[in-house]
Amino acid sequence: MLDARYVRENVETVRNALQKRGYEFPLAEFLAIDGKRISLLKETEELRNRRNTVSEEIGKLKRQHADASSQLAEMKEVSDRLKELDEKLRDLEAETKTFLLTIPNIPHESVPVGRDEQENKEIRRWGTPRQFDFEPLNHWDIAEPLDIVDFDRAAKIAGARFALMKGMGARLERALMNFMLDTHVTKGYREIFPPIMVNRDSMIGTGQLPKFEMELFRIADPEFYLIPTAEVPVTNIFRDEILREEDLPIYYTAYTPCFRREAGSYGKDTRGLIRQHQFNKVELVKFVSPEDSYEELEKLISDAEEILRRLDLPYRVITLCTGDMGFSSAKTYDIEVWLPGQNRYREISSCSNFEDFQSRRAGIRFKREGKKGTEFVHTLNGSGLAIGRTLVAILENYQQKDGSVVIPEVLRPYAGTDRIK
RNA sequence: GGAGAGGUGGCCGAGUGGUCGAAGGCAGCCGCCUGCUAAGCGGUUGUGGGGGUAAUACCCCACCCAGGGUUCGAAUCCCUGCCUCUCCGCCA
Repeated sequence: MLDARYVRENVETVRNALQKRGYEFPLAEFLAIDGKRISLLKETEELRNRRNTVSEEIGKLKRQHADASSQLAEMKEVSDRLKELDEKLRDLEAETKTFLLTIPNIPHESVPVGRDEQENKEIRRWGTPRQFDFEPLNHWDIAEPLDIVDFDRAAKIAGARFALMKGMGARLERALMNFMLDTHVTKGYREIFPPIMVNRDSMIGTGQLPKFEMELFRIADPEFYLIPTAEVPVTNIFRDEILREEDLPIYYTAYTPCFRREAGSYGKDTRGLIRQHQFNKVELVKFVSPEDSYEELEKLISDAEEILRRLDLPYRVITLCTGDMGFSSAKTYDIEVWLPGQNRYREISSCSNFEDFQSRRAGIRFKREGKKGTEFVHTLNGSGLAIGRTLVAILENYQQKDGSVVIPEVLRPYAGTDRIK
């Protein structure tokens, strides 16, 4: 969420910045609502002031058993008027809030301007795609003969876009999760295992709601949402709290299942493990001082890359352009892993700096030693990594001519074997 | 699922509808004092919004789980929701 006052005082800057991401900011509408709200606020505050003063007088008079009927009459009127204004004010405040909640974040100045993924900028590559002396297969053509993934039965049990992992498939899923968590913990991230169903406020806090209801699974009766990423519960750990300066930075890592509706992606990645309604992911989340957040973003992406480097999987890093960034992000790097079966790089991690966009929504503040007032922390997060897609990358990059798959060196202690056959 | 108790400032905890942003204690900070990181004394210590200032100061409004309501006036009364705890039942 953007700061209402900042928007009010920097209308043009805000509008130009949002235009870069293809978002037309309804400027006049906002200023109208906001202006009305402010003037109404002043009016009600004056009335309340009057009410407080006179009520106090009435109290005094009553204690002296004096007559207060004229004051009482006036107050009756003031009170009625206040009730009216309060109602209007409440509506306007709700309207302003909703308005602000649906405005995306302002891109950082270092973000390339562009319309869509065509204009993302590659910034580095790591590793060399392996030369195959045979035609490399898609991961599902590797997995199904090995009987480690069963899509047909998953469809019977649940439906399309679900997978049933079996034997070494299941084991590899677990091995990756442990390997990733262990690696991050060594680097100073604290391990978290959060709730994977959350309330509405949490979803608003990180920016999934109110705008993207369509992308979430919701449980109806007691109302809960299934998390689309651990970012949601982990970032909301400090919702409505004030941290101390010395608490920062805070690094968390969490493994969770993630659930996404994938509405609007019909026809995309219909086969295989790439796009599922349920998938596993290890996430990295940071709470940092504003002045450090861009440096922290570089460290974050590097910690995510570390997983791929240790698995010896070739990848590249790209900066998302203004038109391709997520709603809440000020700057996002994607890591794309090389998939020989598709002969292209595919997203496996997304690392973003949200600056104070999420912390303002969620009320995550901190207090500087010796300074008055509070500031919003900056929040960041990134996948470290998407487990299903990492498994895909391993199958495709480590496949052998005989249909077996070699297990990457670092994973062998976790997997209990050096080869799936 | 059934029965009951409760949600107050960083923590503990009091609060008769008006003088309560809220007693008291602890912790913290600043002084004083005491020759040694103990005790004592005095002061001070929340958040958000609006106004004001060069910046402080200062003024106003709101906040005692949340949202409604009653009242001239609500931390205090009423309703709803959320959360916590205890007992019984059930259960991984």
